[in-house]
Amino acid sequence: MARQRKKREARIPEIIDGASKLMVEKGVANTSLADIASELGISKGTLFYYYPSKADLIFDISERHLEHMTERIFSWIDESGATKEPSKVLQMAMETIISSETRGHIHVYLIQEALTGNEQLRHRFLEEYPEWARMIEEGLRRVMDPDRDYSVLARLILAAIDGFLLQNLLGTTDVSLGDVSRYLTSLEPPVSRA
Amino acid sequence: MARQRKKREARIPEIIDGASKLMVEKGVANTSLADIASELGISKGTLFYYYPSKADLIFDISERHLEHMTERIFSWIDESGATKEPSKVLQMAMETIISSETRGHIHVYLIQEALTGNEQLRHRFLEEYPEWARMIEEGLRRVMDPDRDYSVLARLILAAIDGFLLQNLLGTTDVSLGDVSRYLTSLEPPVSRA
Amino acid sequence: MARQRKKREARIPEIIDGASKLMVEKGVANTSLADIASELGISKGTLFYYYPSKADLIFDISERHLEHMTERIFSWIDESGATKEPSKVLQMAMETIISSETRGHIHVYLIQEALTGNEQLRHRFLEEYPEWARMIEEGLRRVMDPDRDYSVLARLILAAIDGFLLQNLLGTTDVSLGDVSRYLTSLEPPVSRA
Amino acid sequence: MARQRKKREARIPEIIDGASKLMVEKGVANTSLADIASELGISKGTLFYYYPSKADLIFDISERHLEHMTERIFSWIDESGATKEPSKVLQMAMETIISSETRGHIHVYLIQEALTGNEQLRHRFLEEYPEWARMIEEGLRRVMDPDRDYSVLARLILAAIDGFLLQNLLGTTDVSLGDVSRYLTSLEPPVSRA
DNA sequence: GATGAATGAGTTTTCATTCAT
DNA sequence: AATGAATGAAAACTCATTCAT
Repeated sequence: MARQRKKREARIPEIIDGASKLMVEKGVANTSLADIASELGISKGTLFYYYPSKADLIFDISERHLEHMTERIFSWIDESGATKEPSKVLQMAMETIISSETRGHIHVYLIQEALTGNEQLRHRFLEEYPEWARMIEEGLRRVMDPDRDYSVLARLILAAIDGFLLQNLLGTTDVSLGDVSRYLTSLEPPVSRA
Repeated sequence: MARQRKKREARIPEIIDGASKLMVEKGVANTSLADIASELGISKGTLFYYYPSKADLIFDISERHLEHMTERIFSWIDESGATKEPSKVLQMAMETIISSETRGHIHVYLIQEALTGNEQLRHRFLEEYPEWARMIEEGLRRVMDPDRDYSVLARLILAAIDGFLLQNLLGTTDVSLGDVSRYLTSLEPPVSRA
Repeated sequence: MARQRKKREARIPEIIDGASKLMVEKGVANTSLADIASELGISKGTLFYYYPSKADLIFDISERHLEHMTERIFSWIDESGATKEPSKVLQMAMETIISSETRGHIHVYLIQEALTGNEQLRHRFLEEYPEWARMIEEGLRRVMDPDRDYSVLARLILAAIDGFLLQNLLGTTDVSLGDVSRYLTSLEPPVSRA
Repeated sequence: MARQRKKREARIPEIIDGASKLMVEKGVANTSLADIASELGISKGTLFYYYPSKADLIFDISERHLEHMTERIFSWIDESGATKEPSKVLQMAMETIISSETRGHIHVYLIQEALTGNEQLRHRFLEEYPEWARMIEEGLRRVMDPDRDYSVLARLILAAIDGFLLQNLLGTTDVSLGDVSRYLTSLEPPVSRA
């Protein structure tokens, strides 16, 4: 009834956030456009006004998420320089991604979406993963031995983050990221850098 | 025309396999009962004769998968005893799970299902993960130092397996599980066992 | 509530007829699947059971219509042989097509569908028209001068049929197909046959 | 940004032309107001400023088209007087209507609209057709025998024009309007005029 | 004059489930 | 044991229309 008019710039983030929240709660496939609309107190028609298809909405959420991930890794590298203890630095990184409520969790749901038919999104992830791995490598060299090759470790960290994220979403509580970080940073990688 | 009559015991594994195959190809949520029925060359009605609901089918697939995972870890422990090199043993474990066509991949899709509303399944995973972690710990002690505490490493391996499974499903090709295994087994875990 | 079970062979013609009837009344685009279902007293789900999309239904209606048209022209040729007066024969042909309630009228609506985006259907018509023209030519030679070239006349007759069909659907009442037929058969086409 | 302000008299023809163009491309029913607005580079809101409803826009397009048709037939009659050969005159008339890009083609689409629910438009066509027939009759008497009754021929020509227009829109290429015109003008209509 | 934002009613489509035979 | 037929609820999507600014 009472039409609540907003500017595009105000509405879009609202939609992204509301949709992400629901998708994290119920999964991307189980979140209907009707759910999102009613969560936001708008009509399905309004949703369509901003996103002509569910795929478009997911695309936008994805792009923003991927950017966000990249930014987070970036700022992590920055902060890494200032800190002394490698394991603390790594723990910080993992916790930021794994523990954050909506923002971190959407990651897994977008991967699911990519795995179950969304080819475009799958390719985006395939593009980003190596990039993130490279960035993490760079960060590791800053806090650890700058002459060693951390490419494998970086990949391992990425995989572990995804794995712990899954376990976290499933409800596992008995894993200490601090312990894991200490383990990972006590590795002895080969000296020769690629 | 010629209705292919089979005993219950013959039909059930057929259904499990066909359904698993499709769910791995398209995801659990995107696999309809009609898809499964036509894949098997039977009618939807027949499917319901064996499984009163889609949830029941998924439940059965899950139980068999969980059993399968446990068995695999068991046999891995057995084989571990015979081998000398820890990294080889670990690599073997990871490759078995991550690379296997249907069997391994269904794991991720069942986790997805658990994450997106299937509470029963979620609890089953929550029960199994610590169990698997304990089993992996046991296996690690056999091939590495029997007096050290491998609880954190075991958790890390489990997470890494899930993480690499995801990346593998996304299509990543540039990760060497051999390298990763060598890294993980070069750790220096604390001596005092919990 | 009371499920009315029928065999496929009984249901399909019912759907074709009911759908054709509505499409003639309101046009193809203005006939919704809900309309068709309620006209037939079945659910939308049942309609989907027989035709997985509106396009499939239209395709089936079209194919049956095109066959029907061809058959009618065929039987017209047969009957032509027996009759003496050309104009009567032609009038008969035009009246059969133009005046029949549903069967004839669906023709125009299918052409509309073909004109507004249904490329597959458009090509079907493009295939059939020359074929029909050839058949009509054949029929004309039987009742008129067998040594003359009736290719242009056949095309003209086809066009006139469509044109009068349109006018008939619009509600025109003041055209005598008898008069028109007498005109068309008083032509003097060239002797040399192509 | 820079809102292009125009006078009503400048905007209306623009809308008519743009809308007609799209309706010829996709059919009246398949052309949405959003399509039209974006074709014109204006907003949907602006469209509604000029036409309070889609029906009003179609009405206006129709009126202008009907006028146009009448005008064309008028000028055809005028030109007829100057020419000697009847078949050439007729061919000219048919080609003008059938071959013109937008202007001629909109005719069929408006008939479709009339046939599928637009009663007002249907009545307009019902009014115009006899009028056009009378005009064509008049034209025929000028170039052919002024004492004969061309009422049936005029109706036939009108029907043939619609029929060939349909075939032309479907993509038929193998009909020569010259041949057809020669046929139609070689008729021997009755001497007694109604 | 012009527009961006919002809406609701209606459309096609999907699919797990039921059940008479 | 097996199945074809039927269903209803819910999903995504379309679009003419309204209206505050």
